[in-house]
Amino acid sequence: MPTRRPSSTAETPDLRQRILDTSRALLESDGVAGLSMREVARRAGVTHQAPYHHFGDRESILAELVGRGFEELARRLAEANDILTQAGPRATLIASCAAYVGFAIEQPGVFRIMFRPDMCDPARFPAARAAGERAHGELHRLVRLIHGEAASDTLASVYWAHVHGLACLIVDGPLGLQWPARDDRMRLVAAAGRQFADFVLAAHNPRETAAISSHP
Amino acid sequence: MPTRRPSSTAETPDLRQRILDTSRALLESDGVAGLSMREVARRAGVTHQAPYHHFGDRESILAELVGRGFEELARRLAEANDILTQAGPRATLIASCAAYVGFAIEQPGVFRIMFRPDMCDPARFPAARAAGERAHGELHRLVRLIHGEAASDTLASVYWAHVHGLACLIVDGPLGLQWPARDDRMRLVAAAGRQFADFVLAAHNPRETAAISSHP
DNA sequence: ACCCGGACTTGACACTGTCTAGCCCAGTGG
DNA sequence: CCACTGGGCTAGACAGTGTCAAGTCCGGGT
Repeated sequence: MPTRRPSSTAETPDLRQRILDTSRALLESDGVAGLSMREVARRAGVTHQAPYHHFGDRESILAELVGRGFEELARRLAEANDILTQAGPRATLIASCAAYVGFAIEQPGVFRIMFRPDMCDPARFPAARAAGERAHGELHRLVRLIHGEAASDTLASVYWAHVHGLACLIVDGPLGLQWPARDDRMRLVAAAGRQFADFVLAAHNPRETAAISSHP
Repeated sequence: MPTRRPSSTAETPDLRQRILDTSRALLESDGVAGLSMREVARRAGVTHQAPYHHFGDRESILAELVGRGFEELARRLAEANDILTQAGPRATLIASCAAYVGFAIEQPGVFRIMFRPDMCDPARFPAARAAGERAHGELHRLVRLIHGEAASDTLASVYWAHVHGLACLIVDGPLGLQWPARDDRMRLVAAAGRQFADFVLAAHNPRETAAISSHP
Protein backbone atom coordinates (compact mmCIF):
# COMPACT_ATOMS: atom_id res chain seq x y z
CA MET A 1 0.00 0.00 0.00
CA PRO A 2 2.64 2.58 0.88
CA THR A 3 4.21 1.98 -2.52
CA ARG A 4 5.43 5.26 -3.89
CA ARG A 5 4.07 6.19 -7.25
CA PRO A 6 6.65 6.35 -10.01
CA SER A 7 5.67 9.94 -10.66
CA SER A 8 6.36 10.96 -7.11
CA THR A 9 10.05 11.58 -7.52
CA ALA A 10 11.91 14.47 -5.96
CA GLU A 11 11.71 16.89 -8.86
CA THR A 12 8.20 15.78 -9.82
CA PRO A 13 6.16 15.31 -6.69
CA ASP A 14 2.61 14.08 -6.39
CA LEU A 15 0.71 15.08 -9.48
CA ARG A 16 -2.37 15.48 -7.35
CA GLN A 17 -0.70 18.09 -5.17
CA ARG A 18 0.81 19.79 -8.19
CA ILE A 19 -2.64 20.03 -9.75
CA LEU A 20 -4.00 21.61 -6.60
CA ASP A 21 -1.16 24.13 -6.47
CA THR A 22 -1.55 25.00 -10.12
CA SER A 23 -5.30 25.32 -9.72
CA ARG A 24 -4.93 27.60 -6.74
CA ALA A 25 -2.49 29.83 -8.59
CA LEU A 26 -4.75 29.93 -11.62
CA LEU A 27 -7.75 30.70 -9.44
CA GLU A 28 -6.05 33.69 -7.84
CA SER A 29 -4.52 35.05 -11.02
CA ASP A 30 -7.26 34.54 -13.61
CA GLY A 31 -10.34 33.90 -11.49
CA VAL A 32 -12.49 30.83 -11.49
CA ALA A 33 -13.26 31.21 -15.19
CA GLY A 34 -9.57 30.86 -15.97
CA LEU A 35 -9.33 27.62 -14.04
CA SER A 36 -9.96 25.08 -16.76
CA MET A 37 -9.03 21.43 -16.56
CA ARG A 38 -7.04 21.72 -19.75
CA GLU A 39 -5.09 24.77 -18.67
CA VAL A 40 -4.28 23.15 -15.35
CA ALA A 41 -3.06 20.06 -17.14
CA ARG A 42 -1.05 22.18 -19.55
CA ARG A 43 0.72 24.03 -16.75
CA ALA A 44 1.31 20.82 -14.86
CA GLY A 45 2.92 19.39 -17.97
CA VAL A 46 0.52 16.51 -18.43
CA THR A 47 -2.26 15.58 -20.81
CA HIS A 48 -5.67 17.16 -20.59
CA GLN A 49 -7.07 13.98 -19.06
CA ALA A 50 -4.49 13.36 -16.35
CA PRO A 51 -6.27 15.55 -13.77
CA TYR A 52 -9.37 13.38 -14.15
CA HIS A 53 -7.53 10.52 -12.58
CA HIS A 54 -7.16 12.43 -9.32
CA PHE A 55 -10.34 14.48 -9.43
CA GLY A 56 -13.55 13.23 -10.90
CA ASP A 57 -14.42 16.57 -12.40
CA ARG A 58 -13.69 20.25 -12.26
CA GLU A 59 -16.01 20.83 -9.32
CA SER A 60 -14.02 18.33 -7.26
CA ILE A 61 -10.91 20.47 -7.60
CA LEU A 62 -12.86 23.55 -6.59
CA ALA A 63 -14.34 21.67 -3.65
CA GLU A 64 -10.88 20.75 -2.40
CA LEU A 65 -9.73 24.36 -2.63
CA VAL A 66 -12.93 25.55 -0.94
CA GLY A 67 -12.43 23.10 1.91
CA ARG A 68 -8.87 24.25 2.49
CA GLY A 69 -10.00 27.85 2.26
CA PHE A 70 -12.62 27.39 4.94
CA GLU A 71 -10.09 25.65 7.13
CA GLU A 72 -7.71 28.54 6.94
CA LEU A 73 -10.54 30.99 7.54
CA ALA A 74 -11.60 29.04 10.63
CA ARG A 75 -8.01 29.00 11.83
CA ARG A 76 -7.71 32.76 11.47
CA LEU A 77 -11.01 33.37 13.23
CA ALA A 78 -10.04 31.05 16.08
CA GLU A 79 -6.75 32.90 16.44
CA ALA A 80 -8.62 36.20 16.73
CA ASN A 81 -11.07 34.79 19.26
CA ASP A 82 -8.24 33.54 21.43
CA ILE A 83 -6.96 37.01 22.25
CA LEU A 84 -10.16 37.81 24.16
CA THR A 85 -8.78 37.45 27.68
CA GLN A 86 -5.75 39.64 27.03
CA ALA A 87 -7.20 42.18 24.66
CA GLY A 88 -10.80 42.52 25.75
CA PRO A 89 -14.03 42.26 23.74
CA ARG A 90 -13.60 45.35 21.59
CA ALA A 91 -10.16 44.45 20.29
CA THR A 92 -11.25 40.84 19.80
CA LEU A 93 -14.23 41.85 17.73
CA ILE A 94 -12.09 44.11 15.58
CA ALA A 95 -9.46 41.39 15.17
CA SER A 96 -12.09 38.88 14.11
CA CYS A 97 -13.39 41.31 11.52
CA ALA A 98 -9.88 41.89 10.21
CA ALA A 99 -9.24 38.14 10.10
CA TYR A 100 -12.36 37.44 8.04
CA VAL A 101 -12.08 40.31 5.60
CA GLY A 102 -8.29 40.03 5.50
CA PHE A 103 -8.60 36.49 4.29
CA ALA A 104 -10.97 37.58 1.55
CA ILE A 105 -8.62 40.36 0.50
CA GLU A 106 -5.56 38.14 0.40
CA GLN A 107 -7.21 35.23 -1.37
CA PRO A 108 -10.11 36.66 -3.32
CA GLY A 109 -10.14 33.84 -5.82
CA VAL A 110 -10.87 31.11 -3.34
CA PHE A 111 -13.01 33.35 -1.15
CA ARG A 112 -15.37 33.96 -4.03
CA ILE A 113 -16.09 30.33 -4.75
CA MET A 114 -16.47 29.50 -1.05
CA PHE A 115 -19.94 31.00 -1.20
CA ARG A 116 -21.04 29.88 -4.63
CA PRO A 117 -23.13 26.73 -4.53
CA ASP A 118 -23.08 26.60 -8.31
CA MET A 119 -19.30 26.20 -8.18
CA CYS A 120 -19.08 23.87 -5.21
CA ASP A 121 -22.33 22.20 -4.25
CA PRO A 122 -22.31 21.63 -0.47
CA ALA A 123 -24.57 18.60 -0.89
CA ARG A 124 -22.02 16.90 -3.14
CA PHE A 125 -19.02 17.78 -1.00
CA PRO A 126 -19.80 17.31 2.68
CA ALA A 127 -16.14 17.81 3.59
CA ALA A 128 -16.11 21.32 2.18
CA ARG A 129 -19.41 22.01 3.86
CA ALA A 130 -18.13 20.73 7.20
CA ALA A 131 -15.11 23.02 6.95
CA GLY A 132 -17.50 25.88 6.28
CA GLU A 133 -19.50 25.02 9.34
CA ARG A 134 -16.35 25.01 11.40
CA ALA A 135 -15.65 28.58 10.32
CA HIS A 136 -19.28 29.36 11.06
CA GLY A 137 -18.75 27.84 14.52
CA GLU A 138 -15.85 30.15 15.27
CA LEU A 139 -18.05 33.10 14.48
CA HIS A 140 -20.73 31.82 16.83
CA ARG A 141 -18.06 31.37 19.47
CA LEU A 142 -17.11 35.03 19.13
CA VAL A 143 -20.71 36.10 19.59
CA ARG A 144 -21.09 33.97 22.69
CA LEU A 145 -17.80 35.20 24.09
CA ILE A 146 -19.02 38.77 23.82
CA HIS A 147 -22.75 38.49 24.48
CA GLY A 148 -22.92 35.44 26.72
CA GLU A 149 -24.22 31.97 26.13
CA ALA A 150 -27.78 33.15 25.50
CA ALA A 151 -26.84 35.12 22.40
CA SER A 152 -29.46 34.71 19.71
CA ASP A 153 -28.97 33.34 16.21
CA THR A 154 -30.14 36.67 14.88
CA LEU A 155 -27.28 38.37 16.62
CA ALA A 156 -24.80 35.96 15.05
CA SER A 157 -26.35 36.63 11.65
CA VAL A 158 -25.81 40.35 12.09
CA TYR A 159 -22.16 39.77 12.98
CA TRP A 160 -21.66 37.49 10.04
CA ALA A 161 -23.48 39.78 7.66
CA HIS A 162 -21.21 42.64 8.66
CA VAL A 163 -17.92 40.89 7.96
CA HIS A 164 -19.18 39.00 4.95
CA GLY A 165 -20.80 42.04 3.39
CA LEU A 166 -17.66 44.06 3.93
CA ALA A 167 -15.58 41.32 2.33
CA CYS A 168 -17.85 41.06 -0.71
CA LEU A 169 -18.05 44.80 -1.23
CA ILE A 170 -14.27 45.07 -1.10
CA VAL A 171 -13.42 42.00 -3.13
CA ASP A 172 -15.99 42.46 -5.91
CA GLY A 173 -17.99 45.55 -5.15
CA PRO A 174 -17.64 49.32 -5.23
CA LEU A 175 -15.55 49.50 -2.07
CA GLY A 176 -12.88 47.57 -3.90
CA LEU A 177 -13.07 49.95 -6.83
CA GLN A 178 -12.72 52.86 -4.47
CA TRP A 179 -9.70 51.41 -2.67
CA PRO A 180 -7.62 49.16 -4.88
CA ALA A 181 -4.61 49.18 -2.57
CA ARG A 182 -4.36 46.54 0.11
CA ASP A 183 -3.34 48.93 2.87
CA ASP A 184 -6.26 51.26 2.24
CA ARG A 185 -8.58 48.29 2.27
CA MET A 186 -7.28 47.07 5.60
CA ARG A 187 -7.64 50.58 7.01
CA LEU A 188 -11.26 50.61 5.90
CA VAL A 189 -11.80 47.23 7.51
CA ALA A 190 -10.31 48.46 10.75
CA ALA A 191 -12.49 51.57 10.70
CA ALA A 192 -15.63 49.58 9.95
CA GLY A 193 -14.68 47.09 12.65
CA ARG A 194 -14.30 49.86 15.22
CA GLN A 195 -17.58 51.43 14.16
CA PHE A 196 -19.41 48.12 14.40
CA ALA A 197 -17.80 47.35 17.77
CA ASP A 198 -18.93 50.72 19.09
CA PHE A 199 -22.50 50.01 18.05
CA VAL A 200 -22.53 46.53 19.46
CA LEU A 201 -20.76 47.18 22.73
CA ALA A 202 -22.68 50.40 23.41
CA ALA A 203 -25.94 48.50 23.28
CA HIS A 204 -24.49 45.60 25.16
CA ASN A 205 -26.31 45.92 28.40
CA PRO A 206 -26.41 42.18 29.07
CA ARG A 207 -30.00 42.43 30.19
CA GLU A 208 -31.35 44.06 27.06
CA THR A 209 -29.70 42.06 24.35
CA ALA A 210 -31.74 38.99 25.14
CA ALA A 211 -34.94 40.52 23.86
CA ILE A 212 -34.81 39.64 20.18
CA SER A 213 -35.16 35.89 20.44
CA SER A 214 -38.14 35.84 18.11
CA HIS A 215 -36.08 34.89 15.09
CA PRO A 216 -37.74 32.72 12.39
CA MET B 1 -35.74 56.68 -38.81
CA PRO B 2 -39.10 55.90 -37.24
CA THR B 3 -39.52 53.06 -39.71
CA ARG B 4 -40.88 50.05 -37.89
CA ARG B 5 -38.82 46.98 -38.13
CA PRO B 6 -40.53 44.22 -40.05
CA SER B 7 -39.99 41.88 -37.11
CA SER B 8 -41.76 44.20 -34.74
CA THR B 9 -45.28 42.98 -35.42
CA ALA B 10 -47.95 42.42 -32.83
CA GLU B 11 -47.40 38.73 -32.18
CA THR B 12 -43.64 39.04 -32.56
CA PRO B 13 -42.46 42.16 -30.81
CA ASP B 14 -38.97 43.57 -30.73
CA LEU B 15 -36.49 40.74 -30.86
CA ARG B 16 -34.20 42.78 -28.65
CA GLN B 17 -36.79 42.97 -25.89
CA ARG B 18 -37.67 39.32 -26.34
CA ILE B 19 -34.02 38.41 -25.94
CA LEU B 20 -33.82 40.40 -22.73
CA ASP B 21 -36.95 38.76 -21.35
CA THR B 22 -35.72 35.31 -22.27
CA SER B 23 -32.32 36.03 -20.79
CA ARG B 24 -33.81 37.26 -17.56
CA ALA B 25 -35.98 34.16 -17.25
CA LEU B 26 -33.02 31.93 -18.00
CA LEU B 27 -30.87 33.80 -15.49
CA GLU B 28 -33.39 33.29 -12.69
CA SER B 29 -34.19 29.69 -13.51
CA ASP B 30 -30.81 28.22 -14.41
CA GLY B 31 -28.37 30.78 -13.08
CA VAL B 32 -25.83 32.74 -15.05
CA ALA B 33 -24.15 29.56 -16.28
CA GLY B 34 -27.40 28.55 -17.96
CA LEU B 35 -27.65 31.83 -19.81
CA SER B 36 -25.93 30.98 -23.07
CA MET B 37 -26.30 32.94 -26.27
CA ARG B 38 -27.37 29.83 -28.10
CA GLU B 39 -29.99 28.82 -25.57
CA VAL B 40 -31.41 32.33 -25.54
CA ALA B 41 -31.60 32.29 -29.33
CA ARG B 42 -33.19 28.86 -29.25
CA ARG B 43 -35.92 29.95 -26.86
CA ALA B 44 -36.50 33.13 -28.80
CA GLY B 45 -36.94 31.02 -31.93
CA VAL B 46 -34.07 32.55 -33.89
CA THR B 47 -30.64 31.49 -35.03
CA HIS B 48 -27.73 31.36 -32.69
CA GLN B 49 -26.34 34.53 -34.24
CA ALA B 50 -29.42 36.72 -34.14
CA PRO B 51 -28.77 37.98 -30.60
CA TYR B 52 -25.38 39.25 -31.75
CA HIS B 53 -27.09 41.81 -33.89
CA HIS B 54 -28.63 43.48 -30.84
CA PHE B 55 -25.91 42.79 -28.29
CA GLY B 56 -22.27 42.69 -29.16
CA ASP B 57 -21.56 39.80 -26.87
CA ARG B 58 -22.86 37.85 -23.94
CA GLU B 59 -21.56 40.36 -21.42
CA SER B 60 -23.62 43.11 -23.06
CA ILE B 61 -26.81 41.22 -22.29
CA LEU B 62 -25.70 40.73 -18.70
CA ALA B 63 -24.82 44.42 -18.45
CA GLU B 64 -28.29 45.42 -19.58
CA LEU B 65 -29.87 43.14 -17.00
CA VAL B 66 -27.50 44.40 -14.32
CA GLY B 67 -28.38 48.02 -15.15
CA ARG B 68 -32.08 47.35 -14.89
CA GLY B 69 -31.51 45.40 -11.68
CA PHE B 70 -29.69 48.29 -10.06
CA GLU B 71 -32.42 50.65 -11.16
CA GLU B 72 -35.08 48.59 -9.49
CA LEU B 73 -32.95 48.23 -6.38
CA ALA B 74 -32.49 52.01 -6.25
CA ARG B 75 -36.23 52.48 -6.69
CA ARG B 76 -37.00 50.13 -3.82
CA LEU B 77 -34.45 51.78 -1.56
CA ALA B 78 -35.81 55.24 -2.40
CA GLU B 79 -39.31 54.05 -1.60
CA ALA B 80 -38.14 52.83 1.79
CA ASN B 81 -36.31 56.07 2.51
CA ASP B 82 -39.40 58.11 1.74
CA ILE B 83 -41.39 56.75 4.65
CA LEU B 84 -39.00 58.41 7.10
CA THR B 85 -41.24 61.34 8.09
CA GLN B 86 -44.26 59.16 8.81
CA ALA B 87 -42.63 56.06 10.17
CA GLY B 88 -39.56 57.34 12.00
CA PRO B 89 -35.92 56.32 11.69
CA ARG B 90 -36.19 52.84 13.13
CA ALA B 91 -38.94 51.67 10.81
CA THR B 92 -37.23 53.34 7.87
CA LEU B 93 -33.98 51.55 8.54
CA ILE B 94 -35.77 48.23 8.82
CA ALA B 95 -37.72 48.91 5.63
CA SER B 96 -34.54 49.77 3.75
CA CYS B 97 -32.96 46.53 4.89
CA ALA B 98 -36.02 44.58 3.79
CA ALA B 99 -36.00 46.36 0.44
CA TYR B 100 -32.37 45.51 -0.26
CA VAL B 101 -32.41 41.92 0.88
CA GLY B 102 -35.93 41.38 -0.44
CA PHE B 103 -34.75 42.31 -3.89
CA ALA B 104 -31.90 39.83 -3.62
CA ILE B 105 -34.27 37.09 -2.45
CA GLU B 106 -36.81 37.70 -5.20
CA GLN B 107 -34.31 38.04 -8.02
CA PRO B 108 -31.23 36.11 -6.95
CA GLY B 109 -30.07 35.52 -10.50
CA VAL B 110 -29.65 39.15 -11.38
CA PHE B 111 -28.56 40.11 -7.87
CA ARG B 112 -25.62 37.76 -8.08
CA ILE B 113 -24.17 39.19 -11.28
CA MET B 114 -24.71 42.77 -10.08
CA PHE B 115 -21.60 42.41 -7.94
CA ARG B 116 -19.47 40.31 -10.22
CA PRO B 117 -17.02 42.40 -12.23
CA ASP B 118 -15.99 39.30 -14.17
CA MET B 119 -19.55 39.01 -15.48
CA CYS B 120 -20.22 42.70 -16.05
CA ASP B 121 -17.15 44.88 -16.12
CA PRO B 122 -18.12 48.34 -14.79
CA ALA B 123 -15.39 49.93 -16.90
CA ARG B 124 -16.93 48.54 -20.10
CA PHE B 125 -20.50 49.41 -19.17
CA PRO B 126 -20.70 52.86 -17.58
CA ALA B 127 -24.50 52.79 -17.73
CA ALA B 128 -24.67 49.76 -15.48
CA ARG B 129 -22.11 51.30 -13.20
CA ALA B 130 -24.06 54.56 -13.02
CA ALA B 131 -27.21 52.67 -12.06
CA GLY B 132 -25.21 50.96 -9.35
CA GLU B 133 -24.02 54.29 -8.05
CA ARG B 134 -27.59 55.51 -7.94
CA ALA B 135 -28.49 52.62 -5.66
CA HIS B 136 -25.40 53.39 -3.66
CA GLY B 137 -26.61 56.99 -3.43
CA GLU B 138 -29.93 55.94 -1.93
CA LEU B 139 -28.08 54.07 0.76
CA HIS B 140 -26.00 57.13 1.55
CA ARG B 141 -29.19 59.15 1.69
CA LEU B 142 -30.57 56.78 4.31
CA VAL B 143 -27.46 57.16 6.42
CA ARG B 144 -27.63 60.94 6.22
CA LEU B 145 -31.34 60.92 7.02
CA ILE B 146 -30.67 58.99 10.19
CA HIS B 147 -27.29 60.28 11.32
CA GLY B 148 -27.27 63.78 9.87
CA GLU B 149 -25.30 65.33 7.05
CA ALA B 150 -21.97 64.74 8.77
CA ALA B 151 -22.30 60.96 8.62
CA SER B 152 -19.00 59.34 7.74
CA ASP B 153 -18.27 57.07 4.81
CA THR B 154 -17.30 54.38 7.27
CA LEU B 155 -20.78 54.50 8.72
CA ALA B 156 -22.29 54.09 5.27
CA SER B 157 -20.00 51.14 4.64
CA VAL B 158 -21.21 49.46 7.81
CA TYR B 159 -24.82 49.93 6.74
CA TRP B 160 -24.12 48.61 3.31
CA ALA B 161 -22.09 45.68 4.58
CA HIS B 162 -24.97 44.66 6.81
CA VAL B 163 -27.63 44.49 4.11
CA HIS B 164 -25.29 43.17 1.44
CA GLY B 165 -23.81 40.52 3.69
CA LEU B 166 -27.25 39.41 4.76
CA ALA B 167 -28.34 39.21 1.14
CA CYS B 168 -25.31 37.15 0.11
CA LEU B 169 -25.57 34.78 3.04
CA ILE B 170 -29.22 34.14 2.29
CA VAL B 171 -29.00 33.95 -1.48
CA ASP B 172 -25.87 31.80 -1.72
CA GLY B 173 -24.65 31.11 1.78
CA PRO B 174 -25.56 29.00 4.78
CA LEU B 175 -28.44 31.21 5.86
CA GLY B 176 -30.16 30.28 2.63
CA LEU B 177 -29.55 26.60 3.29
CA GLN B 178 -30.98 26.99 6.75
CA TRP B 179 -34.14 28.76 5.56
CA PRO B 180 -35.12 27.78 2.03
CA ALA B 181 -38.62 29.23 2.33
CA ARG B 182 -39.19 32.83 1.32
CA ASP B 183 -41.29 33.72 4.35
CA ASP B 184 -38.73 32.44 6.80
CA ARG B 185 -36.05 34.38 4.99
CA MET B 186 -38.00 37.59 5.19
CA ARG B 187 -38.60 36.97 8.89
CA LEU B 188 -34.89 36.58 9.38
CA VAL B 189 -34.28 39.80 7.48
CA ALA B 190 -36.80 41.63 9.66
CA ALA B 191 -35.21 40.28 12.83
CA ALA B 192 -31.70 41.21 11.67
CA GLY B 193 -32.97 44.63 10.62
CA ARG B 194 -34.47 45.24 14.06
CA GLN B 195 -31.31 44.04 15.75
CA PHE B 196 -29.14 46.27 13.60
CA ALA B 197 -31.46 49.23 14.13
CA ASP B 198 -31.28 48.75 17.86
CA PHE B 199 -27.50 48.80 17.76
CA VAL B 200 -27.31 51.82 15.53
CA LEU B 201 -29.99 53.95 17.14
CA ALA B 202 -28.85 53.15 20.66
CA ALA B 203 -25.40 54.48 19.91
CA HIS B 204 -26.67 57.43 17.95
CA ASN B 205 -29.56 58.64 20.07
CA PRO B 206 -29.50 57.19 23.60
CA ARG B 207 -32.98 58.60 24.29
CA GLU B 208 -34.72 56.28 21.85
CA THR B 209 -32.83 53.19 22.82
CA ALA B 210 -35.54 52.15 25.25
CA ALA B 211 -37.81 50.40 22.82
CA ILE B 212 -36.61 46.87 22.40
CA SER B 213 -40.25 46.04 21.85
CA SER B 214 -40.94 44.78 18.40
CA HIS B 215 -42.73 47.21 16.17
CA PRO B 216 -43.87 46.72 12.55
C1' DA C 1 5.61 -16.06 -16.18
C1' DC C 2 1.31 -14.16 -15.64
C1' DC C 3 -1.73 -10.71 -14.88
C1' DC C 4 -3.58 -6.82 -12.44
C1' DG C 5 -4.46 -2.32 -11.53
C1' DG C 6 -2.75 2.44 -11.00
C1' DA C 7 -1.16 6.42 -13.73
C1' DC C 8 -1.43 8.44 -17.66
C1' DT C 9 -2.27 9.24 -22.95
C1' DT C 10 -5.04 9.43 -27.11
C1' DG C 11 -9.05 10.34 -29.45
C1' DA C 12 -13.50 11.48 -29.73
C1' DC C 13 -18.18 14.10 -28.70
C1' DA C 14 -21.32 17.84 -27.73
C1' DC C 15 -21.40 22.25 -26.33
C1' DT C 16 -20.00 26.98 -25.89
C1' DG C 17 -18.75 32.18 -27.62
C1' DT C 18 -17.54 34.51 -31.48
C1' DC C 19 -15.76 35.62 -36.36
C1' DT C 20 -16.93 35.93 -41.25
C1' DA C 21 -19.74 35.73 -45.10
C1' DG C 22 -24.02 35.73 -47.16
C1' DC C 23 -29.25 36.18 -47.84
C1' DC C 24 -33.63 38.77 -47.84
C1' DC C 25 -36.07 42.77 -48.22
C1' DA C 26 -37.95 47.66 -47.19
C1' DG C 27 -36.62 52.26 -48.40
C1' DT C 28 -34.57 55.63 -51.39
C1' DG C 29 -32.73 58.22 -55.20
C1' DG C 30 -32.10 58.50 -59.95
C1' DC D 1 -38.40 50.86 -63.07
C1' DC D 2 -34.20 49.76 -61.12
C1' DA D 3 -29.86 49.72 -58.84
C1' DC D 4 -28.20 50.29 -54.39
C1' DT D 5 -27.83 50.54 -49.46
C1' DG D 6 -28.12 49.03 -44.96
C1' DG D 7 -30.68 46.72 -41.17
C1' DG D 8 -32.10 42.16 -39.52
C1' DC D 9 -31.18 37.75 -39.67
C1' DT D 10 -29.13 33.08 -41.29
C1' DA D 11 -25.37 29.63 -42.27
C1' DG D 12 -21.07 27.86 -41.58
C1' DA D 13 -16.80 27.71 -39.50
C1' DC D 14 -13.19 27.86 -35.66
C1' DA D 15 -11.00 27.41 -31.24
C1' DG D 16 -11.78 26.27 -26.74
C1' DT D 17 -14.19 23.81 -23.08
C1' DG D 18 -15.75 19.53 -19.87
C1' DT D 19 -16.16 14.88 -20.12
C1' DC D 20 -16.73 9.87 -21.82
C1' DA D 21 -14.34 5.67 -23.67
C1' DA D 22 -10.42 3.19 -24.94
C1' DG D 23 -5.80 2.21 -25.08
C1' DT D 24 -0.80 2.19 -23.30
C1' DC D 25 2.90 1.68 -20.07
C1' DC D 26 4.92 -0.27 -16.13
C1' DG D 27 5.92 -1.71 -11.27
C1' DG D 28 4.50 -5.34 -8.10
C1' DG D 29 2.08 -9.44 -6.23
C1' DT D 30 0.95 -14.23 -7.05
